[in-house]
Order: sequence, then structure tokens, then C-alpha cells
Amino acid sequence: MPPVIDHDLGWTLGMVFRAYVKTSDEVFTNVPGGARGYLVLTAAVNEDPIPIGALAQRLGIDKTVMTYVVDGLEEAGFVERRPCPGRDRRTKQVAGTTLGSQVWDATQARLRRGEDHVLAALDPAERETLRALLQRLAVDAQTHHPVHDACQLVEDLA
Amino acid sequence: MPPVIDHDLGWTLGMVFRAYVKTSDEVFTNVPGGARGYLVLTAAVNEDPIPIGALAQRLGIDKTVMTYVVDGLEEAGFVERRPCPGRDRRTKQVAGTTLGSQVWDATQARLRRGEDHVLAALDPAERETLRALLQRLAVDAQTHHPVHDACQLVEDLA
DNA sequence: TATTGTTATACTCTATAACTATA
DNA sequence: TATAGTTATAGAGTATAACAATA
Repeated sequence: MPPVIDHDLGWTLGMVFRAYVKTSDEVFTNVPGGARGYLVLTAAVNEDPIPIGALAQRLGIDKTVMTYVVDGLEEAGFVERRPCPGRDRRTKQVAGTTLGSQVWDATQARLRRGEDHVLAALDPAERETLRALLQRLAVDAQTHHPVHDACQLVEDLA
Repeated sequence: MPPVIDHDLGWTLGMVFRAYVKTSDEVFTNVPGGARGYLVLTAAVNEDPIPIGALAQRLGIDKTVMTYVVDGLEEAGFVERRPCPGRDRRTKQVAGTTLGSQVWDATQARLRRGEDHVLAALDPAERETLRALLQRLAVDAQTHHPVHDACQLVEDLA
């Protein structure tokens, strides 16, 4: 019998994702919150600051999780919470510090090697193709806010 | 500032993986063990039977998890544990039942629609490309047994 | 009353290790 | 003594809901 499993999207995605997570455990030892902390740090250092809640939604992180991820990064001195410029004093934004920027740069380099490890089976062109396709799916999933209305999906499947 | 996050492999993989998991929650309501149960069922129904432990390793599932996944499938009557043909009476293999086969067929169809949902942003050719690339990475990760020796990776990253 | 961010609780996973029966 | 499968325990992770401050 042929290896049916190899064609299963769930299996392939899961295997690749877990391989990435394993690698990231090694890469992100210096970043509180691991891969998720790195994600927040990336946004804080490189992107325009937005309210914490909005960032959580954008990254696909639960807002309660976001709180202690930011806690960890702030304790390490990589980011800091600031009041938002607007006049709504409830909102805070997360901004990267100089130290955070340096750490991010260094981690970037390590990450690239970690990713090479995961993508070792593909040549450079294929890696780019994969990245581009995944990016489109991810952005699509985020904008459509995945299957947030499960009802519609259930109908689709019926 | 540009959206740096969108280019992060960890973020894209995570988003797509979670979108898949969400969808699979809807698709696999009739399969004990969810996506993982379906994986085991797929192997049991379609592939040559191998010892439980070997199957666990092949699917990337922990052997203790495998036990209760198989428990669930067996209670539902979708698979059954059998002694292995060889003479080692410790090993058992998981074989799909007729009912299991029928359930698998039906679930297959639902799954395809669920996957279409996740891959909606890509055209048919792109979907095939993505599947093929992921498959190669997954098979590679499984054979190389991911980063099972983290030591070597740590060296690589140093 | 609704919303932002935080805290607290409970629950679900998963990883570890111990156990049994064979070898 | 080592291995296949199972069981039991504990720890990490996550989701839910309640909370304080502001709107």
C-alpha cells in the first residue's frame, strides 16, 4: 500500500510546524516567551506601535497570553509599555527599547540558521515559493479572521 | 514601517496551522481523537499494518498519546488491536474495521472541503505546489528525526 | 453600559516516569 | 537486562470568566 499519510495536509503541516517549534526552542532561549515573545519583539522593534490588544489580534495571540508575554519582555528590558498618544488612557502600546533592538538583531541571525535547518530539504527558490504561499495563506487567515464563524463552515461541510 | 511580521516563517506557519486545526475541529467531530485520531485511522485503513509503536513514531505521535487515541478509535469500533503475525507477543498492530473504512471515506470528503477552506487564497496549481513542498519537508523531518539531537543544532547556531 | 488591559480559576494537553508482560 | 505497550503523575499551556480603570 502507498504511504497515504504523506499526502495528508494535516500531517505535513503538523510535522513541519513541530520541527519549527523544536528549532525555535533552541533559537529563542534568550527571548522570554520563546517564539511568541520573539514575534511581539519583532513587532515592537520594527513596526509602528499599536495598542496591545490590536497587536494581540494581529499576531493571533490571545490577549490574556499577550499580557504575560509582554510582562516577560518588559522585565528583560526588551520592550516597554507606554501610554498611547491618543487621549484614551486605557490603551497602552508596546515599544522596543535599544536593548530590545540589539537582541532582536542578534536573534534574527540565529533564527535564519534555525530556519535553514527546517527548510534544508528545499533549494533556495523552493524556499521562497513556500514562504510566499504560506504568507498569503496566513494573511488571508488573519484578515478573514479564520473560521471565526464556525457556523458558516459547518454549513459548507454539510 | 513595513509589516515585518508577515515575512516571519514562524508566524505564517503558526497562523496556517491554527487555521487548519480550527477547521479540523469542525471536520473531525465524528472521529475520536480529532485530527490525530483521523491520522491513525487513515493509516489503519489504508496502509499496511505495523506495530503500534512504529506507527506512533511514523506519525510523530508520542507513544503514550497513541495509546488513548487508539483506545478511542477502538471503542468507537473503527479499528481493532490485533496481535502481530510475528512471534513476539508483546507487539500489537492496529487494523481498520469495515465500519472504520466507511467512516474514513465519509470523513475524507468532509476533510477535502475543510482543506479548501484553509487553502482558499491559492489557486489549484499553487495548492499542489504547497502540498508538495510541505510533504518533502515533513518526510525529511520524519526521516532525519527532526532535531532529535538538539546538541548538533546548538552547535550549528553557535 | 461597553471596552482596554489585567488577574484568577479551571481545564486540557503533554511530557516524564513507573509498571506489566514478554523477550 | 532490554523492549512493547500501558498506566499514573505532574507540569506546562490555554481558555474562560471575573476584575479595575476608563470611556
